[in-house]
Amino acid sequence: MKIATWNVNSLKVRLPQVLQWLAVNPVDVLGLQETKLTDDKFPIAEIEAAGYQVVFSGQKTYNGVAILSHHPMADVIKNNPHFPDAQQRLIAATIQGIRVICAYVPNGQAVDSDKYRYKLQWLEALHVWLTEELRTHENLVVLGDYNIAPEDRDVHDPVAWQGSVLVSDDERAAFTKLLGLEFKDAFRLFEQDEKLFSWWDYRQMAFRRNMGLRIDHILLSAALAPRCRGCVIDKVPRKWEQPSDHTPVIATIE
DNA sequence: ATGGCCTCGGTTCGAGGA
Repeated sequence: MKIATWNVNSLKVRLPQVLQWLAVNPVDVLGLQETKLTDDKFPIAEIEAAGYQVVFSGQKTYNGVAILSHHPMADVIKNNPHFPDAQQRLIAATIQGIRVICAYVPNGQAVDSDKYRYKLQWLEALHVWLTEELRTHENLVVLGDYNIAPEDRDVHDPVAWQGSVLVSDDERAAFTKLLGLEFKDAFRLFEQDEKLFSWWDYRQMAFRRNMGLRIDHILLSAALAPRCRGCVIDKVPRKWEQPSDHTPVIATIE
């Protein structure tokens, strides 16, 4: 079973690329973030025509998440029951005995901003919810755009980024606290080349210069991690015309 | 270098992203 995550930065703009990518990479499950569509505008027909079922939770202009699946989805939940939130950043579904949570973690904008405090509160509430979900779902995948580069090796220039949003100590501590629930970062279960990233700024020719961050992650619960056979970042869509600034991450589960 | 780019809403620019 292949499970992937991709922040598409507007599904309206990126739908052709999502369909193109799925045609070449027919993963079983694909979590999308930043769909930026209200639910009435979601392209259900196009996605179903590609052979996928889909559930989604969106809003105007910002945020928005979706799960595409080759298999039936059950027990769909939108948002964190422990964190009332006008922003649509979470959707969960059970697929083939695996609970999948698709998350778009807040960006945080700048350390010491209100958005940064919201990000930390949001992550704390996520920890509470995941603790609860693990009691009923031993096989749990939490995938998405975490907006956190967990370690310096996930940052193209750790000195330049030191202390800033996406890499700050408090954000990394929140990520580590999630791992404390015995989640494994699927990417780090395997030997990887250096300087592999999932996001590159649109500016400064950052992609061409590989000035990126690894901020999109697939976390696997303790029961699921031993079943993971690989985790890769697919840079190909980032090279396409009018790309998302993020590129897909794919985990293979036996 | 007080930035550069992209998307959206909606209007000719600001907000937000990361």
